[in-house]
Amino acid sequence: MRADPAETTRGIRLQPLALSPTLKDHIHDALRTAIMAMDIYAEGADLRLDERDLAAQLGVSRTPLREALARLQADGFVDIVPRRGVFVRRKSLSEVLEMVILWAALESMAARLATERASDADLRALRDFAQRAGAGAGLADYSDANIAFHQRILALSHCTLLARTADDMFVHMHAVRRRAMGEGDRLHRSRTEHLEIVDALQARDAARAERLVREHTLRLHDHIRHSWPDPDRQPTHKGA
Amino acid sequence: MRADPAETTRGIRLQPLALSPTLKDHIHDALRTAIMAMDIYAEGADLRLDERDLAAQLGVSRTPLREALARLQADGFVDIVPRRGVFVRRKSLSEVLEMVILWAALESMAARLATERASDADLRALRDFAQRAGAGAGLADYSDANIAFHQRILALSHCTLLARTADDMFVHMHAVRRRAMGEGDRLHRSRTEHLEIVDALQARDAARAERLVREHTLRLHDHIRHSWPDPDRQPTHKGA
DNA sequence: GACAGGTATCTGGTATACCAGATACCAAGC
DNA sequence: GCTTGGTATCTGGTATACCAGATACCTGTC
Repeated sequence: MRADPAETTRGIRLQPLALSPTLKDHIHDALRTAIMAMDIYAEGADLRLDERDLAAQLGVSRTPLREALARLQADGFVDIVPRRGVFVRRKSLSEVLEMVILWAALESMAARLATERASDADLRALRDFAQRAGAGAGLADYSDANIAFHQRILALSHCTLLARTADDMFVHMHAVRRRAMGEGDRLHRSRTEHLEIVDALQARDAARAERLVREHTLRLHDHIRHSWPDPDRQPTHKGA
Repeated sequence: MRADPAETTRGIRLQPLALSPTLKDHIHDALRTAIMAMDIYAEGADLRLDERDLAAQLGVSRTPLREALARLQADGFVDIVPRRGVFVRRKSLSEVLEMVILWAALESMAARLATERASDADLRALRDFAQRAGAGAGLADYSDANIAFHQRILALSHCTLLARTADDMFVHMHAVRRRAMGEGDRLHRSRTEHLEIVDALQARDAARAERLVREHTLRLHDHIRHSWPDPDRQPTHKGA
């Protein structure tokens, strides 16, 4: 047992600077961000990612890049086809709908937990947030605020696994939202429903909170199903 | 546009034999299986995995092995610490409890969907299965049959994302069950509750099915919380 | 004898070279 | 002119070599 260095040092005290030193992680983040920024649903979008090209752009070798790509594949962002290429994966309508169902499952449970675990102060803050939201107007603003509201509920469940699982899914939704969400009508109703959810949470009514969250999210499910632009276009790697 | 090869071939018709040719996938499976077989909660268990050693054992180079390890890290099975080593990750009590909560969230939603989507024949088969279960006696048999029952419900939701997410979690639970599950008492009550769940599904009662599944799974949650052997042992890589 | 500093060595991180399957193009034969 | 087989080339898959941080051990000094 060695004495802790901090105890033997006299006049200076430093943080352990825990930035991830591995390229793999940085590359993973960079690629995920880049993919989210791509308009992968555009007509002639090239979904192809060239390993050597990416490595050259990032200034790294292929090895850490490939580990990042492997992780993106596990995350469901890309398909890696041996001797064919790496392709950004487009979500089909059914996949998006399933994500929303997953979302509803996670968040309705989170709402249930939040009625037991969230503090009164947290719920008041949530109410404030829900009332302020939507003031920004723009669609992107609305979408961001909307997701932020739901993430707050997830956080109030104090179940990090629920929140993390939902976060992974929100990232996927982000790429889709410009394609699937677009009605201004939903904005106002959404805000009303958010406030009703907060009502249920503050009333500590687990069953009602769960139900309202579920119904709210499943309404998005139906909305997407009906407004999905090009029905049943299941993208492949080929071309058509 | 080239004609489909199958149309031009006359007398013979072959399956496209789609076995994954990549070592990475095989290694990933092999390691996951090996980790699940390990008794990672034993006292002096060496959680250390040596890349070079594993590569030698598997007869492959480090490169595909590392990609598999990166994926296992993303899956939450191992921690990779730069210049320190790869360590099998032990789940803490709170992590296990959160997994059970996630499970409850997923499966209660699945039950709800199943009341709408499952066929009568499927539900009859599920009832048969629930009635046969437990006959095998052994704890491992019970645990396997128990998980199989729940996986069937997930499958009946016809939401593959729900089922897949739950599957990932069941794999983690597998490593834990010998440590957390062990009461024979729960066996009989469990079987009764399973049959009640099937009742609700066959009655197409979404609310009741959802509630029964949730309560059933959260009972396991409480059971684990109370029977967890060594409270609050948060394993680290060091030693203690 | 206890401790600081040096150093051998072990580990994962990265870069590079080479391999093999898959395509697409092209030319020879029908 | 169409088909068919060969082949150049592109792509990811794999193996290997080397790099740098982290440990643990050893040794010289106080």
